[in-house]
Amino acid sequence: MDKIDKKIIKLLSANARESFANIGKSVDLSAPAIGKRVKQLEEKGFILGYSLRLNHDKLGMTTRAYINLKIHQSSTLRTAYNQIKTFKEVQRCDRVSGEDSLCILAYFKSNKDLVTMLERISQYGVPDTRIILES
Amino acid sequence: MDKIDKKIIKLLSANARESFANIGKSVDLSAPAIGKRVKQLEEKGFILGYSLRLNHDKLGMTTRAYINLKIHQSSTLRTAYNQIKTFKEVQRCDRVSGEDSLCILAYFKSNKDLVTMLERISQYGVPDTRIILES
DNA sequence: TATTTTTTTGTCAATTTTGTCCATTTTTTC
DNA sequence: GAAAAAATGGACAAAATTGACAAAAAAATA
Repeated sequence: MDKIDKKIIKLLSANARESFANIGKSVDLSAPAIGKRVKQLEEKGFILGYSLRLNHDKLGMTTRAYINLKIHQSSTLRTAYNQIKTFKEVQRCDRVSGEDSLCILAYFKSNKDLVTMLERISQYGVPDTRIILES
Repeated sequence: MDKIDKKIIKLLSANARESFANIGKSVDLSAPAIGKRVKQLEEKGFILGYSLRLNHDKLGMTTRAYINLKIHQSSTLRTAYNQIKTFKEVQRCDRVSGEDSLCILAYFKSNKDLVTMLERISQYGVPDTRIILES
């Protein structure tokens, strides 16, 4: 993990489909050298994968919300965490310090779907919802 | 935006470097057909870009936190939002409904850097911090 | 409704670009 | 200065892109 690897990660973060040859020009290395470094970054687990930045509004996911969940009984936290992570609307689900035990970020087609989700997770605890107005 | 486009987005979300030929096999189309569809998805703004999934722990960003910010005066919200979005540690910064006006997700090398950030944003409002324990 | 016209979307073949392998050379490291 | 690690350049394979054209879908016309 040297300076060049960091630069490669930065460039790939900006555009994960950038060619190794182009990245090479930026860091003054050949394409095969970049290929090998990227492979190593994958093998060593720095790079977990490649994904898309999407316009969720255009895709019809117009309701976005943070939901903090104060778990009823700490014994169910693990179950709640594992379950909620699998919901398709959930983008992130983090165990956090403080009174609220889980912080969930989820995207929905409509407020109706948000309500459905709130009802589903209420079995685990008390949700506190923040609608995202602008990102 | 038909069924095939949705499938393409799903496949590219899982692996943004998947070849068009392989995607084509999954949806029963030729590589050029996929290429054209992807280009359109970009041009029409559904796909905003391609990025990396990283192991931030391995990259030395071991402190992660959600910071809710209750802005002092609503007149400074816009400024705060625009400024905070530019901080390099900030992964997300969303305007949200409710008492807290901003919800920030940020990654840091250490707790010290988190504190530095908290001090910086205190000029705009009162921060309420939730440390991420597990993702 | 039937039929033309237009537009969109696809395929195929050819070309260009990109990725990867290998032998060799260069650079690091101890 | 020897051993190990990393880069290069050329050769080849794989992938992306282009252009010409055909088929299908949508729109317009009679």
